[in-house]
Formats: sequence, structure tokens, C-alpha cells
Amino acid sequence: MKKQPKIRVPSIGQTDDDLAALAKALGHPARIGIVRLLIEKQSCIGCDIVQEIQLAQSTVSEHLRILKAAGIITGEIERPRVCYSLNPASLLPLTSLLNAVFGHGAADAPLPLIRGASNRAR
Amino acid sequence: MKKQPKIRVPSIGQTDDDLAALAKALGHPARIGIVRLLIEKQSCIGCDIVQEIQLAQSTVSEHLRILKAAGIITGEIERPRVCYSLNPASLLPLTSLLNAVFGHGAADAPLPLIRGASNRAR
DNA sequence: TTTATTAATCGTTTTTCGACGATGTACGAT
DNA sequence: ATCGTACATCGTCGAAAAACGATTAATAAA
Repeated sequence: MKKQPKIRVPSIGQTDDDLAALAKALGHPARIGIVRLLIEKQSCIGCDIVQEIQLAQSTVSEHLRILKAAGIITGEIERPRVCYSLNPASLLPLTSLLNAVFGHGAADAPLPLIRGASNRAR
Repeated sequence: MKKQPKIRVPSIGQTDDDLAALAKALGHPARIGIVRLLIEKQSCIGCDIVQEIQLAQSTVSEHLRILKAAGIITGEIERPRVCYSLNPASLLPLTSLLNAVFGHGAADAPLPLIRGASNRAR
């Protein structure tokens, strides 16, 4: 009834929907916990996640699914189990937005300037 | 029934709950849109937000409330209307997490290293 | 004082989430 | 072939989120 095409879409990717989806995927303590876990144990992790996050296996599986769907993590199958790892690149859009908030770069520049990474050479 | 105190709380602030709450507040297209709007029009904005975001006034008001509750924006009353602005500091925890994902700093260091801001002096 | 403007709040309805147990699947081991 | 392990998927249920219209509050302007 009130659905417009997508107003305010920035230069490259990063629609509001994209950004929101990304943030939403991080919008749960359990999922933040999983991300933290994957930061610590650099390498991937299997079912230990279920151990760490105090929730039922099916619930954790669901959270992993959500993170995977958002592209934040990847799951490599190593049969009987699955090895999860972070996919940092997926979070660049969010980083962009935050940079913009802090006054650096533009609100829609997909710049990877996290630190000492001068995009746009020179 | 399955409620532990808060496992995995990092050094300073930033519990998983805190981070999640922050991300959650950003987890909606309309709210991302509002943040973008506030980035562009540096200065604060009044009811124009309702104009930009194509949603009912009451709905937008609710989104503003959520962002305010998360500390992401502030609303200064300028009677008949209200002037909203971003509160960048509130997003530092998220920035921290992202930095950690990208391999910089620790997962729990509330460091403001967005760019050329060497925390921990060289 | 009346009217217009701008927001917040309330009540309702619909949709989406989160969590769980149970069940299913796909191996590797025995 | 049977069993055990590691996950994914399904169905359910209660809780929370999203969206609206209507109402109310608080002024500024007329």
C-alpha cells in the first residue's frame, strides 16, 4: 500500500535494506557471542559453539543459519561436522556507515578504511 | 531455566547484550534511513524525517524512540518540534567489534580507531 | 481564544523472532 | 549393518516488533 521502489539508494551497493539486514543479523546476544568466539579462535569452530553459547543445539544452529544467510560467517563442511569462520568483508558496508557517522568518508562510500588502509590511493 | 549471569563479558563494557542491542537498533531499514539522513544533514532535523521516511508519523516517531533509547540519537526539544542529532560515541562499541573482526585491536577494546587514530600510542 | 503544527502515546492487528524438542540426514566408526 | 556424532530442519508456542489511526500534549501564530 505504501511501497516505493527504494528511495535513497546510495552510489554503489548499500541500500538501507542491506545495511539493516546486516545489523539485524548482529542484533542478538547469542549471535554476537558467536562472532566473538570466531574472533578469538581465529580458526574455525565446530560444535563447540553449541557448548559455549548456552542454548539448545537447534537454536544455535538457527543462529548460525542467520549469520550465514547474512554472509557474516561461512560454514565449510568437514563431514561429520562443519567448520565456521568469519567473513570480514561482509561487514564492510556497516563499517562504511560507522565511518560516515564519525565524519570520515561519505555515508555511502564502500571504503575499507578501518585503519591505515587509504582507499583512493595517495 | 537456562539463564547464566552473563558469561563472556569482556574487559570493560560491551557485553554481548549491549552490542546486540546496538545492532538491533540499527536493524531496520527505516532506522538506517534516519541515521543516513542525520549524517547528511549534519545539523539536526525536525519533522522532515517523517517526510523522507515514507511511513506514518506515529511509526517514524516509534523508530526515533528506539534509536534514542539505544543512545544512537538525541532529541533536543525546540518546542513545537524536536531537533534530532547523531551521537557517534554511542556507536564506538560496535566499531570496536568490527575492528576486532578485521583483525585490529582486541574484540573487547573500546578503542576509537576509526582511522589514523592510533590508540595505544605507537 | 482559537487554530495550526509537531510529536508522543495508546490500542489494535499482523508479522516476525526466539527457543525448544523431535525428527531427519549424512557420514565415520565398530 | 548398526551405532554414534554433528548438524539441519520442522512444527509449535509465546513474546516481541512493526505499522497504523486516533488521540493527546504543548506550544506558536492568528
